[in-house]
Amino acid sequence: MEGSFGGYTDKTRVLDIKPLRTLKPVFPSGNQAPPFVCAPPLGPFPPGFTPFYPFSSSQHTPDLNQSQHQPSLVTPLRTFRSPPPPDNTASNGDAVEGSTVKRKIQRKRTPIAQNPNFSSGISAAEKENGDRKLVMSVLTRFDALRRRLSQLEDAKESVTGIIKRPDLKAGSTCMSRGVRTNTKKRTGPVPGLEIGDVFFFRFEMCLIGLHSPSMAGIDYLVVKGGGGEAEEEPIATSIVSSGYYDNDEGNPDVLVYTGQGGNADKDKQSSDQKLERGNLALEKSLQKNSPVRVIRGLKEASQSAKIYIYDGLYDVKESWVEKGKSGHNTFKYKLVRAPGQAPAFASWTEIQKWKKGLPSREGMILTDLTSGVESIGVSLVNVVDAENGPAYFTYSTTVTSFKLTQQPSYGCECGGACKPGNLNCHCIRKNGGDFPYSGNGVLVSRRGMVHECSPACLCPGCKNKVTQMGVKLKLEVFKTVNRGWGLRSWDPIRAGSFICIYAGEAIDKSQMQPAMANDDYTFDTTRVYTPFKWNYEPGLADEDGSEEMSEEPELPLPLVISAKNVGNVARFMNHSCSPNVFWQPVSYENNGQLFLQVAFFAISHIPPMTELTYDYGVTRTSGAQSLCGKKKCFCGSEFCRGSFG
DNA sequence: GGCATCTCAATGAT
DNA sequence: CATCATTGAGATGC
Repeated sequence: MEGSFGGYTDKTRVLDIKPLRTLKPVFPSGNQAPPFVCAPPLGPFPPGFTPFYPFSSSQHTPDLNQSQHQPSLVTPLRTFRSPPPPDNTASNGDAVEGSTVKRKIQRKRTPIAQNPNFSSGISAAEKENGDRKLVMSVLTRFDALRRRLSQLEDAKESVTGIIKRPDLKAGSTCMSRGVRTNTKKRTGPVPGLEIGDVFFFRFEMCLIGLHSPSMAGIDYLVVKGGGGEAEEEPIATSIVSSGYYDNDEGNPDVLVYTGQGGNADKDKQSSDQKLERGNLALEKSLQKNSPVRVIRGLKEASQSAKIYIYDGLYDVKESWVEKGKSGHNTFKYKLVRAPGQAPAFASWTEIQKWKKGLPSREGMILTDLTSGVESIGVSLVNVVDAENGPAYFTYSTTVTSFKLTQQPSYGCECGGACKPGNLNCHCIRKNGGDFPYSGNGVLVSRRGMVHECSPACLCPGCKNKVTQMGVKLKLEVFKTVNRGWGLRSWDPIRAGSFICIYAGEAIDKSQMQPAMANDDYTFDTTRVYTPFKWNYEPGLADEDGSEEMSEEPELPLPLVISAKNVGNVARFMNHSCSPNVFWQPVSYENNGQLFLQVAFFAISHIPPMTELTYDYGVTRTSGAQSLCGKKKCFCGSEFCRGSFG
């Protein structure tokens, strides 16, 4: 029933191609030699992400019968701690569909209704000690659920007074269902965590064992004293610096941290901080020279989002007591970053300076290679060799549209923003009743096609036009060591964020000229792409009765885009077998034309200055094993296939 | 539109 | 096993 929504399946509707617009020529800007710089770039940030297939064993929520005869490498766990509440769904006498009010009250008492068929697929050992793959998998599963809960929340009629915290709901669900790792507390490094990793929610750090308290800023471990049983003392494992107070303008490797407690309570009474709990733990860490993980909480001026950067290990060097604003005693701890660690927070502060232009980015060849076509300039940088830019091309943010020969399209007539579930809205209906993006423009789920609202739609301020609004990130084209030019971002990128489309000259593959087939600047949607799971698991979110949705791209025609002569930043994105970006078909109609886009979104949170890569896929003709016509892959991933193309 | 204020949260230690 | 201490992030208000 949903299959008929698209309406593009009839290929005869689409015929000729319209000429390009918004063209602007681009460099070479001149013959000035690029600055010769021997120093390595500020990075590298941690290498890319490993692929993960957390749900590879089953496509659907397993039922009990299946799990019997489906051998799994991982012993399925009983992930529920408590039996399902007696009077929740089981009581047949009561109405199955209680009012929403009733449901809310019930959910308060029993936060997570357990689905006995659900298994996190994470073994007891893996829960205690994780690795990179697990960490990434847990983060992806959490965020997929969070986005889905957010989407469901957005769909509800707004009820005043109800606090929406999809992050807490998703986090709590993952916690109770065993979608977590590194539960064994420890000082020092955490397996699978890399310095420079970024987070957008406190709960993410709880789930992967970086910092377990959901609110408190100091995490600590209680160690038994050597001999006596009663002898227990805390030692700090990690702290989250909120970044609100003194960020010590000068040295990014030094942090002065305020102890906990003493804050105003309900009656607005402040008090002296006491040397207990976290404060005592930090004191002990100082005495014992025990390293403390530091997570820097940052608030960017440009983006309103707060982020957290894992900045590695610090040592507590000093502690003292100070009178706080209210005149009460507060503890202060001076922490100094252990030497020899890859820069993370320091890079971030450096990037903030580049944004202000003081000092300017080293190795900068052009501040904006798009010559103003993109609203945010794309810098061109080389700190590797003497090459002063890629070959000439014309910068354009658009892709050729296709002319619709039948059924001139009409925009929706929503008046305000399009509402999820409103099947009177053409655009929502095409998306199967969903609003594809959450309020801040993050893609909720991968799907065969995302249908955006068009300029003709009567929905002012509608958020369903994400890819039409252009690039919102500060991007940089840079020379890589062994893979030519590449693309990366100065800004941290949240999972699901739109990055850019693949702009260029689009054609139907049946009209493709042979020369395009193996061109470095061709995007061919008909290639074979490694499938992967990104969306939420319906079995994890209890009250959600939705079906598993296909994540595979579905296009109305075999689209091929050439960016050889005309293109945007996407043409610089390199291949990786462990990519951090995926492509998603997006379309909208306007003035009898079909705009068919290949849009790129972040798979996971991406730290600043990490190269952006996607899976180039494999041509259908070149067999899986054949290396004929393929390019050697330098992605460096642990899971590298060795070649691509 | 951005900033300040208000509110309700989940967890682990006790 | 219940209570407590902790502070984020969304909503609301200005």
